[in-house]
Amino acid sequence: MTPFEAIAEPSRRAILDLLREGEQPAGSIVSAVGMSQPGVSKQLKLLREAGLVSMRADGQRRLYRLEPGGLADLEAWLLPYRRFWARRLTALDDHLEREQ
Amino acid sequence: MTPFEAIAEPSRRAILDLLREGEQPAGSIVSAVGMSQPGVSKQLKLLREAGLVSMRADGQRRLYRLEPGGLADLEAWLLPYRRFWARRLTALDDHLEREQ
DNA sequence: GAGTTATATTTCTTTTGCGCTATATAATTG
DNA sequence: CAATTATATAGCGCAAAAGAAATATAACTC
Repeated sequence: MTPFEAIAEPSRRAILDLLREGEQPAGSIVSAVGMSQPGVSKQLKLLREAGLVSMRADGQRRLYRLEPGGLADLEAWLLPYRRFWARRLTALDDHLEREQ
Repeated sequence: MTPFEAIAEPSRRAILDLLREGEQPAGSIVSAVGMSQPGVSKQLKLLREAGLVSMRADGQRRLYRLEPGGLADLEAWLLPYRRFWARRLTALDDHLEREQ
């Protein structure tokens, strides 16, 4: 699963948002998002496959956290769009200036 | 369809990437991405519903272009993650400095 | 107005993905 | 070691989405 597909699903975005607060055991995530335990477990697996989160074992618990750089591909894809819009705004500014 | 879902599909990202070169008639998009004409038409409709592109008629042709700000929601969602990682890097820097 | 071009819509089949329940695994406690 | 807790996996039903073919619509040309 690509990061693009991973963030398409609201429940996965909710999990990621939650993990911004810091590392959390799977159980806390289940409590936070209103979803069944197996459902959360499945989404966590997909998020791991997408490289957006990582896991470590702590006894019987599994601690999940955001993977730094997991959204790098997404950021990289977005970059030229930011440039595109910046150019458009510049062009608009120029246009408005010429009209004055 | 949300922008998050819209960019999940590779063919739709290809269309968006293509439109960064400027406004294009539907036919050019069909030629560029290797997909059937109805398929492209369907994806263009979804991209419009997501607010990522807009269309104007020019005779019998339909000209599509990127909608500025269409990815704003996505950018807004990403913002706190950039802050999150910036903090992490700062914390790492601090740590390394203390070790010196 | 008949034929042609450009695009959209409909319809169908197939695949994918979500969320659930039930079950398995693995660590912990008594 | 039996019972409990934490998490993962398997299997299922269903809804959504993708891709293709066929058809419709609308504009243009002669």
